[in-house]
Amino acid sequence: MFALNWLPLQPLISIKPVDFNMLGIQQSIQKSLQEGLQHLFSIDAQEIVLQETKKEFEGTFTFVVFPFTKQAAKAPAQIAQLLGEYMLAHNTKIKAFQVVQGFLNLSLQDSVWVEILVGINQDAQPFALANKNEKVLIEYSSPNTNKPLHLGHLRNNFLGFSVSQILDAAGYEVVKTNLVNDRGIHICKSMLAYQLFGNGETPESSGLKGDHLVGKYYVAFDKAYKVEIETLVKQGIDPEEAKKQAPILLKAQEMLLAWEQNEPSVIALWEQMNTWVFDGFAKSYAQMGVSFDKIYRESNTYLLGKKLVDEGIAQGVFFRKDDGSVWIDLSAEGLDEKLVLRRDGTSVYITQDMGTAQLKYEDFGAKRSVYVVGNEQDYHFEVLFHILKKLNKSFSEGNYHLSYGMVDLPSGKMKSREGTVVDADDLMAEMVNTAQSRTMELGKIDGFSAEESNALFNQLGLGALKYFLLKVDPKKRMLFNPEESIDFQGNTGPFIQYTHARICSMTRKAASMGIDMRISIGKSYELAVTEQELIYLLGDYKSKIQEAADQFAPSVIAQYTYDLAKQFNKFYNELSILNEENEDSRNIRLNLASLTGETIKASLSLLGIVAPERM
RNA sequence: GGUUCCGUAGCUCAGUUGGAUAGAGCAACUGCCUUCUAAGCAGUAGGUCUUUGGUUCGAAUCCAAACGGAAUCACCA
Repeated sequence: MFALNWLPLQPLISIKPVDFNMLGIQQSIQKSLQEGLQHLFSIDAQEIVLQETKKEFEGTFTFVVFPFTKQAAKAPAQIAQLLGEYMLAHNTKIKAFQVVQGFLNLSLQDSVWVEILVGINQDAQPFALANKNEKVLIEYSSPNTNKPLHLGHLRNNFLGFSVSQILDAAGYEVVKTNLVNDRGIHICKSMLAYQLFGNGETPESSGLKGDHLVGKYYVAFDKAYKVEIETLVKQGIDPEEAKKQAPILLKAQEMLLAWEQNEPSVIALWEQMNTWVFDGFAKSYAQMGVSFDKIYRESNTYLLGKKLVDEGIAQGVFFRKDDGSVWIDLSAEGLDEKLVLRRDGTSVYITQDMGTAQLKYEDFGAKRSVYVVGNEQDYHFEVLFHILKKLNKSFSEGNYHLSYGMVDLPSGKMKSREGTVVDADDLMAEMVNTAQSRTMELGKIDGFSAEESNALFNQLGLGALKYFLLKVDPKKRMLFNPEESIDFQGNTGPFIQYTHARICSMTRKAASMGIDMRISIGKSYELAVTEQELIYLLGDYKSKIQEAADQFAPSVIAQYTYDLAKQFNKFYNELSILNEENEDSRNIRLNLASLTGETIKASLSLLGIVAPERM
């Protein structure tokens, strides 16, 4: 096993790895090519790049010879031909070669494929990389306690959870944290509206989930606020001024002050509403299937960071202006001056984030930290990371902002105050309903208990939703059209889940038939191209984990899993498995199917998706 | 205006450490269930990879400019 670091995999002998389990084979081929170039053309090639052969051509690996035409002083096709002959003569893994223009396509011996398959079978840990003995903190979710979760939070939570799973599989020790924004003027707005219009309503009395109840009053505040602004404007007050003077806003500001001074009645209301919201969030998280090792609350952390400001001033990193406010000059980094402490000595956003970073380091001692936060905060995190570096913090080098794009609706951006949001709970429920009706239509739940069917509907509905949100490159903004339901066919979660269930069905049957699916080592098998391609993908799994971990990109795993399921279904359609008469072929195909099922299950779990055994 | 990100089929997205005829899914159309789950498979059709210029044997990919979209540039969080 290779020592893997945080940085992209460093090639051992200036060779580009395409694959993990096949790395040895590749290196052997690259070495032969290097020798061939030396022997035939006296070319000392520093770097041998192998790529996957395109589907429409025969072969597994392709070597491009164009770059060597000048040095070899021969036509590309001729170089490829000579190299191919050399390879065939000098490397026993090569079965055949084909030359297309300047491309040398190499095919592997069947025994090599069997060797790979046996290797995976014998791997004690086929679905995870070796322990890296390194801790990584990941912060995600970060909800506000004044409103329920929406579609954007779903992307955040699924991303955060999936990246945690991926890093865990890549051998890191992962600590999942959630920093809840439970204080501030926006929280006071919903508190105030509740006080004014709530009439003592509770989740129990209203039948509303706690977070939805609180969210209702956040909207109510905004409505009342707008009415007041309008009234003021009619009285001839300037609109901008009216926004500042609306009585209800002033009252909310008063409330924030009272909260900061720990006024018992305000604190009691705040705690009451917080309890409701947290209770609601807990239900949403359970339905999403995400979890946290530690939840931090801003009400506990917002005063942190001032000590770091003092440290920074002492170190000369920060400077104090005449009015007493404290700043950092980041113009050398291409940024501006940034405030880190107000003139009245209170913290700002960045101050508390500095403090929280320190606190998390004290709690867990992790030098790596991933923040899953929307891309509207790119600038903020750039500044934060610069500051931590300048403060010379030991945990300052391993910070990464996993910045993801917004989820847009066809009508544009979601705005919670204007009610144009897709609610997370509603959407999940709708997906589960759709899964239910789809499944019923297909008549797939014969012999299921009510409990089993409900579990399946949940797995499929959430699977479709998670896959939909995770298959897209995180940094891109994406479009969600509520009018068009999320598909259950094609490049979707349920398609992959279906493939898994199909395989399970087959292995159950094989077990009842008493078939031994072990591969006899030393026996020679003839393999179809479909089988080779499937083995290639299976052998690629670990390198995909590494790739996804390096890039913090669940989309890499999603794409891989889809390709694997697609390839399996092709294989399944083309070749008989249980009905195959040749016992050796039957056994190796069954082995291949079973391994595919396990790999699908493992990779779906990296996306937080459950792989049902029947559907 | 400065900075950053994005622009690929009608729609949603892959592909971007330079390589062959740019790939999937959805939607449309055609086949395949008296043999292992048809939520499947095979196929048809759909592209000036926003535009222009450059780098080179070779560019969706690298560079420059333009156009279009988004985010951000608060003593808010």
